[in-house]
Amino acid sequence: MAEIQFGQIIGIGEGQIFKDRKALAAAGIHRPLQAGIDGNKKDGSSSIVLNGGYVDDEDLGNVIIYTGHGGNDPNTKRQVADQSWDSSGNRGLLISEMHGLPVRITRGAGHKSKYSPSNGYKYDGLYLVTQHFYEIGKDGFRICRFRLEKLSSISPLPLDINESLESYGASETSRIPTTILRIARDTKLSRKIKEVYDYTCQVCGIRISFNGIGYAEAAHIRPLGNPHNGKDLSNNLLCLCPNHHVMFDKGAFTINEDHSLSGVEGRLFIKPGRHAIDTENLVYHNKHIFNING
DNA sequence: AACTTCACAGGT
DNA sequence: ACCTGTGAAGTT
Repeated sequence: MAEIQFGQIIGIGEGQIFKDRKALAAAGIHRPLQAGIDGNKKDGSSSIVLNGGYVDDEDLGNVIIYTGHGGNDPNTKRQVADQSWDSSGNRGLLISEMHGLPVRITRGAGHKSKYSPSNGYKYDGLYLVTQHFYEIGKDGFRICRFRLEKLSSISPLPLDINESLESYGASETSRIPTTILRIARDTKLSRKIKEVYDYTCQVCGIRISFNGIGYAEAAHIRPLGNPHNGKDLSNNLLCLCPNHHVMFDKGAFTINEDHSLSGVEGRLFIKPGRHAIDTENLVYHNKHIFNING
């Protein structure tokens, strides 16, 4: 059993067509030959297929409302039982949502929408799981649902706001900015630092979770890129809750060399032996980012 | 080793 | 188009 692979598969481009599920699996896009979700309870889910298997699925292009596994009669394709968050694929999608992992999307010809191919299976790139919710489906049983949004469509620049809301399938105006803010790009390093702290904020100790799956953000102390040119190293990273991430980035508080805090109460928690911070990065934040006027 | 799964081919 | 049976790969 090959380890589950997240993100882009080298050599496979968006729009590429595969003859059948066997070809999809051989390409490394989606390993199971029947299951719609490729994932497990520990690492998350890395890929889904839309092929008309579940009556409640909605495909809006850049936004997909996907139905989890379970309770489905494969002959009638109708729901005959309640679904649960604990089946492997569903829990995997929750992990992908909470940890910001990308999910590959493939549309099959069996799924009738204007985005599906006329035959075979079409790989359509990377999406993020941005919401999960529970509702009663068309057949009267509770279903686990996931909202997925195409990664390239989550633009940091607001397009024409009136038009973009419609095309995103979003009705609440506050959604887009929050999504952009919260979804930090997942890298090996950011995942590692979050795992070291088990998704617990180093400033306030809060651990945001759903069904035990934690949510946290990896924050750079000295920002990356121009003009700060901080380094993407663990000695320049913190594991924070969203509030303290924003507060830190905006200079509402800072961390002193002795790890005491200015601007908020308390003291930075550091896991002994598992994480070390470069003091120079703290000095930089203190000097250039922290609001000296309080 | 059993179980689940948004396949697939072959029949009518 | 509908119903079968057979199936492989991954997870637990």
